[in-house]
Parts: sequence; C-alpha cells; structure tokens
Amino acid sequence: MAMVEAGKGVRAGSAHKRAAILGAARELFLADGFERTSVDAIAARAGVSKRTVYDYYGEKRALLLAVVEQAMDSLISAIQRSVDDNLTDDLTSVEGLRSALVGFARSVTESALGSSDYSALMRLVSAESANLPELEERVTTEPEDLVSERFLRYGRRGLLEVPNPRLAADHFVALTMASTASAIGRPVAQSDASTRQMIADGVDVFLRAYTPR
Amino acid sequence: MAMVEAGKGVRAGSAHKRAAILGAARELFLADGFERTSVDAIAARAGVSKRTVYDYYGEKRALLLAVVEQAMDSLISAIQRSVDDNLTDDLTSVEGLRSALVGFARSVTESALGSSDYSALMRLVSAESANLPELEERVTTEPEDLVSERFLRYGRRGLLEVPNPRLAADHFVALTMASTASAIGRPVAQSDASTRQMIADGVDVFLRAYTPR
DNA sequence: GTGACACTACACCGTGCAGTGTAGTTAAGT
DNA sequence: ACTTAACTACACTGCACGGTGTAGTGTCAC
Repeated sequence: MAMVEAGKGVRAGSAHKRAAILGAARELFLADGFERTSVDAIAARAGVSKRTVYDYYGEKRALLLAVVEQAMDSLISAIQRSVDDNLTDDLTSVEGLRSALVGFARSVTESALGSSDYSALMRLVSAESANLPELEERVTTEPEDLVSERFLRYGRRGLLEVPNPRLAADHFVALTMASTASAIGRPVAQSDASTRQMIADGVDVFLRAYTPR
Repeated sequence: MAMVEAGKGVRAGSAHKRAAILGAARELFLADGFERTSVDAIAARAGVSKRTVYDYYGEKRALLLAVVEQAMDSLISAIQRSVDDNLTDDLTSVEGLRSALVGFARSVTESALGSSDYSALMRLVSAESANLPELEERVTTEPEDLVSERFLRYGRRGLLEVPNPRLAADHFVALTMASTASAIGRPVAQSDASTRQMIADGVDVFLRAYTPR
C-alpha cells in the first residue's frame, strides 16, 4: 500500500543537490532546447547520478517546469529592482525623467535581457508551451504593470501626458526593449554601444509622443 | 561508379508531390516543432510513402530548410504587396498618411503575422537556428528596409520628419506590429478589434513623434 | 511486349533516450 | 554495532525515430 505524497519533489534531500540539478538543467535547456537535452547529460553536468535526478524531479517535464519557474521569478525581481532604482518619485523635470527612463531601460536590458538568457528563455517557453500547458500560467504582464504604475504617477505630476498608462508602458517597452530582443527574430548580440543608442533613440521618441504639449 | 548529382532534390518528380510533402512538413513543423515531428508523420500527411520523402529531400534537415525558405519568401512578398498597396506616393496630408499607415499595418498583420504562421515560423527558426547554421542566411531585414525607403520619400515631401528613416521604420514596426506578436512571449491570438485598436494607437504615437513641428 | 520510371509497402538496422529496478557504498543518528 | 537514508553505478526495458534496402505495382512511351 504505497502512500503517495503528491508534493512536487519526491525527496527532501540536500537543497544543494536540488540546486545543482536545476542549474544544470537550466544551462542545457537554454543552450540546446528541451528535446535535445538528455537527462543523462543533465545528471553528468550536475555531478549526480541519473537516478538521483529522477528521485528529485520525477520526470523531465517537471524539471523544465521548475527551470522556467525559477527563471521567471528572477527575471521579474530583476525588473522590480530596476524599477525601484530608476523610476523614483523625486523627479521634477522632463530632462530628469529622460535620464531616469534611459537608466531604467539600460538596467533592464543589461541585467535581464542582455544576459541573453532572456531571449533563450523566451524561446524555450514559446517552443515548448504547446506541449506544457502549465507554462501558460507563468506568462505574465507584471513587468508592464510595474512600469505603467510609475507612468501613472508621473502623469499625475504633470511630467507625462498619459491618458492610458498601460498603453504607454507597452509603447515604452516596444520602443526601448522589444527592438533589442527583436521581434523579427534574430538573436542579436548587439554591441553595447548600439544598444545604448537604440535605447536613447527609443526614449527620445517616447518622450516626443508622451510629453505634455 | 555512382555519379553523384550534387543538386538539392534527388528527383525531378512530379512537382505536385514535392509541394504536398513540403506543405505537410510546413504544417507539422510549425505546429509541433522540428524535433517532435517525425518523417513518418510528414509522409502520412502528404499521402506519400516515407521512402518518397527521402527520395525527394534526402534528409529531414533539408526539409526544414526548404520550409523556412519558402515561408520567408512568401512572407516577404506579402509585405512587399502591403507596402505597394498602402504606402503609395500620392499622399498629400498627414491625415492621409495616417490612414495609409493604419492600412499598411493592418494589411501586414492580417496577411502575414496575424495568420499566426508568422510567430510560429519565427519560433521555429530561432529554436532550430542553433543547429542549422544555414538558417541564419535567411534572416532578413528586408521588411524594415522596404518601409524605411517609403519613409524617406515621405520625409522628402515634408510629411514626416525623419532624420534617420531606418530608425523610424524600426520604431514603426515596434509600435504597431511587434506588440502584436509580442516580444514578451505570449502567443496572443488577439481579437481583431483589439489588434486594430493597438495599431491605431501605435500609429498615433508614431505620428506624434515623427510629424513635423 | 519491353523497358524505364515513379512510387509504395514493408521490413529492417542502429541508436538515443526516458524511465525503472536493484545491489552496494557511504555517512550520520542512536 | 545496528538502522536508516541518501546516493551511485549499472544494467535493462521499451520505444520512437532517422535512414536504408528491396521487391513489387502501376503507368507511360515506343
């Protein structure tokens, strides 16, 4: 009579090994994709026996799920940090706002997107989401929500003219970040300089469109 | 003494079957991904024996390559058509320009992107390009080139203020189309109405930033 | 009829891989 | 010393799939 514990992990185990396995899986999934990564390879990279991988995670899908979950969390908290650090409440001039926006976009692209883990992660999610419905839940608009909240505040203070803060946030993201991890496809490991230029130009256009007057 | 013909297709064959195989491969690759699609499944869907698939295309990779090639071509020509139909040379007012831009963006999203084949295609390319270096060549900036050429003309006629037409084209694409096939990830089969609204808003912002004065 | 050709049906090989079962080792707790 | 838990090493099952080889069938040209 087997007592089935429905918890995700089968073992309590040393958290250290869990992390090693998860890390190895992350690296390999992001680099080679889900299908092309074997559990044997993950085990080897984690310095752990294949059996242990199964003892911890049960099946390969669970491993992918855990990887995505963790990556999403760290992405969102990185963005949260960028918002807090840059989109502060003490701005008074449009010029101050400009440099705050530039700083914010740079911070995000460097800490999150630029690491190129971001695009790899998104690639992974969209490639596998058809087969892993649970992934859909993790898809989020949190980043845009955070930004739009700040825009709303700036709007109230007269720094921006934003009838629809959420839309403005979408536009800001499109102008400064989306082009960096371009929607038309290419991986683009753009040089630092050109990324900075793109951000400056994007902020420029954004302000031209959303500044009062 | 086997004479090796280095041509891509091993057979001349009935072009009809070639197309059937290619079409089947396209549907399956886009729906399920490269790795998850078996050659047997392609053959079955094309109503052809597996052996024939190999006689025509040699190996699975070649099939993928052909699919991407064909899809890219048809995508580009669809965009070309949208440009020709909408971004005409007879515009005189900013209001005329506005509706031309809206028409253009709608036409593109409907004929190319909206079919959702576009995002599936891009997903496929970026997911497999690591393993298929030949794909890189097919990655193009043609669409943006076409648009920027039109912007340059409008700039000369005083309808737009575009010191850097290519940049303006990037911004236009980002504002109107990229958000549709969003970079943040989700598949987004958005309703027609909301897509239209997004386009109108995007054009609005674009014009606010790029109109003279 | 004879040949050439395009194609199918089918068997087949090799391999890589998800997942399991198990015996044995190590180390800690008592 | 005894028990228990965490792991490893390793063998093994089952399957799916890429790719090939081949015998046979239909069809057209001459």
